Amino acid sequence: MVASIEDVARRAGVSIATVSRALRGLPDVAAGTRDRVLTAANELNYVASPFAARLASGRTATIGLVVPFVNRWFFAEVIATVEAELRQAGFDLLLYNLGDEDGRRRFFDEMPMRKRVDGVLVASLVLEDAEFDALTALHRPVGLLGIEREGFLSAGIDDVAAARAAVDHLVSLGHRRIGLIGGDTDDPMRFTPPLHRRDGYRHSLAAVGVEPDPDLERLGYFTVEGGRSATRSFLELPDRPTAIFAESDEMAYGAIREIYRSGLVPGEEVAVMGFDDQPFAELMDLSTVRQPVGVQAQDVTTRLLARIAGADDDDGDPRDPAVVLPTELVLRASTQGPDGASS
Amino acid sequence: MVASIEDVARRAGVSIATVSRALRGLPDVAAGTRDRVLTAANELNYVASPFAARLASGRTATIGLVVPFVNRWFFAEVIATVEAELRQAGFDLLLYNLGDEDGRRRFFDEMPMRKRVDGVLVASLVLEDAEFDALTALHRPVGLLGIEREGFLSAGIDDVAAARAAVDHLVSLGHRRIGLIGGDTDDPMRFTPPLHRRDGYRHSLAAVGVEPDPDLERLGYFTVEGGRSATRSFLELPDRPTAIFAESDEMAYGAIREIYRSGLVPGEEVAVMGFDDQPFAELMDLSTVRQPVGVQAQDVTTRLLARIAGADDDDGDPRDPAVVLPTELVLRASTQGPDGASS
DNA sequence: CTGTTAGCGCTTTCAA
DNA sequence: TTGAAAGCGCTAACAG
Repeated sequence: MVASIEDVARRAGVSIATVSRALRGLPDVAAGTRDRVLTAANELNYVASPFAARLASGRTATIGLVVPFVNRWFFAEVIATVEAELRQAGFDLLLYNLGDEDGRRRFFDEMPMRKRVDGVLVASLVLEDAEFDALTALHRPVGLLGIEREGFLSAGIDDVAAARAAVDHLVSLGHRRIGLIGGDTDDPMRFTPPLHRRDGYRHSLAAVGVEPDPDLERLGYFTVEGGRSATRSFLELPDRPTAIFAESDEMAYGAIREIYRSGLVPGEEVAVMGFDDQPFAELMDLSTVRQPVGVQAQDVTTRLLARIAGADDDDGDPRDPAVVLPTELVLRASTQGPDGASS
Repeated sequence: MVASIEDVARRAGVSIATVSRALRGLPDVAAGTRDRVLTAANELNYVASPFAARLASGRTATIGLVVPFVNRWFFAEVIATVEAELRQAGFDLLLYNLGDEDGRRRFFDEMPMRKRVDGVLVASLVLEDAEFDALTALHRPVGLLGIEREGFLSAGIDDVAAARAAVDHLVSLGHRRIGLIGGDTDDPMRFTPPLHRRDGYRHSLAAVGVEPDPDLERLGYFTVEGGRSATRSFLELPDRPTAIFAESDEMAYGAIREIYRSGLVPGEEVAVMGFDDQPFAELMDLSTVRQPVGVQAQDVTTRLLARIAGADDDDGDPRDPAVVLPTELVLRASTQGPDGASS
């Protein structure tokens, strides 16, 4: 029913080997022959069966992308970018969404991408050694996003420095009591960011001689609601913070809402700084740290593909640089006081 | 290096056919034999090569999911749900993100999923006949999300009725001048919802004898910013609307912000109704129409898989019902006036 | 219940 | 520059 390579060969009057060569653009095919093959293929509306090709060649032209969530801004952005990059290179994207701790365990147990990808991309998970081992056992190049590890390709930002710059800005505004809304560093999904961003926050305060105050460090679980309740507890403090640094924009939105709800004005009575610069940040007049998600994703993807195209000695190459991309402080009304008038 | 079916056969002391049967759980394998095979496979850490299996069997155990965007709530939700459902069934998910009109054209031109999926899921695109034809030419079952078409599996909501119910509520509150913020019905990505939701809006008004007023129907392009500027233009009207119905929550967020910005209070001076009930809606105290995205996605996925597992006469079956799932009006402060006190 | 034997539709030597 | 032929690692009759 649907054309196979033999049909094309017959129609073009050549052997199937020649069809294969011509269609894949290999050298050593006479121009005329190639044209005839291409024409025949076109007329028959032929495309090679990827599975037959994969079986015969060992190359899958497929990348597995592992994310902990798909419905969060960062990861959605990553997926979109990687997909576009792969499509362009003629690669397929097999998506693996961990979802929860259970899904994560199943994933690393079964390694469902065994024997079906040429390379792997893992986004923003703090992996355990056993999990890294599972990836290594794939014997395929692995790219990391937002994590670094010797022997793996990676791209990311300097979370510590970025957080530090953000908090430094609050400090420069005169704030000294600065609340931190963070992710759970023991979170089952174990993101990388919480650890680093908290460090940046603490460094910044330490630099001006402020001791860490447990009352001022709350969990927000990277959700709006979490940001809200953390903020509520801050505002109930006898000596409430004058500024809040949230490790993600979403938590910052929650902070802003809660501040309004208490009859205060964000940026006026309480400054708020987020992290990410998601599209909503502008809507919320939120000062935040902009990180180039698309660039990070594109960067590892490109290098991963190059790696696959290149050597076949793919068991990890310590020379692969961990690319660190710059972030940028975006200042809006939430850290500007009266006239920046937010909401 | 990595075990093949022969290694397992040798170790278990059976033929490769028996290994194949045992591992796939086919009947007619003696319990003892099966155990030995399973053990051997385990010891060798064996998994079948999916490509060899696909080539031999013709089944790919893969579904192609086509979405216009990944970084919008609805689609992210769909992706996550479908992924989970497929994983559980042992299917792979090949993701195709159209991105823009160009990507869309390329996609339907090249049909990159030819010969690589057992079934297709298409989310919320108004497809042209030629595009439907391209899908049909795949000769695989196709499931639609948020669209209906004779001969295709589908699940969705009744957008007209849902929008109508939403606007009816505003009407019941006494509103007669109700602004509509809609999607572009000529949008290159051609969503289904804008057409239907606008109809629901118009029906509702017509039912109380209100003529459509072009000044009160604005495009919001399904973005926050679009909702904002549409609202701005409403508020500048000499006879401004007392309520706004946005065809998506995101546009409604923009409306709420813009209303605040003009010194008015949403729900008090201007009521706002959204559509979707995204997680942010609660944060924004937005009244909205809740639609069960996960349920819709799960529903088509399940039926698509059943269809694949069942008959091989897969060229479209007119008997497949288009499942319509219920929506629900969620009322919050944005339509409640003074005491529901929002923001 | 189990083994034998053809393929599945390509890619890739190797020869010509 | 091209063709013949041997697989790639499975599944699926068919026999027994």
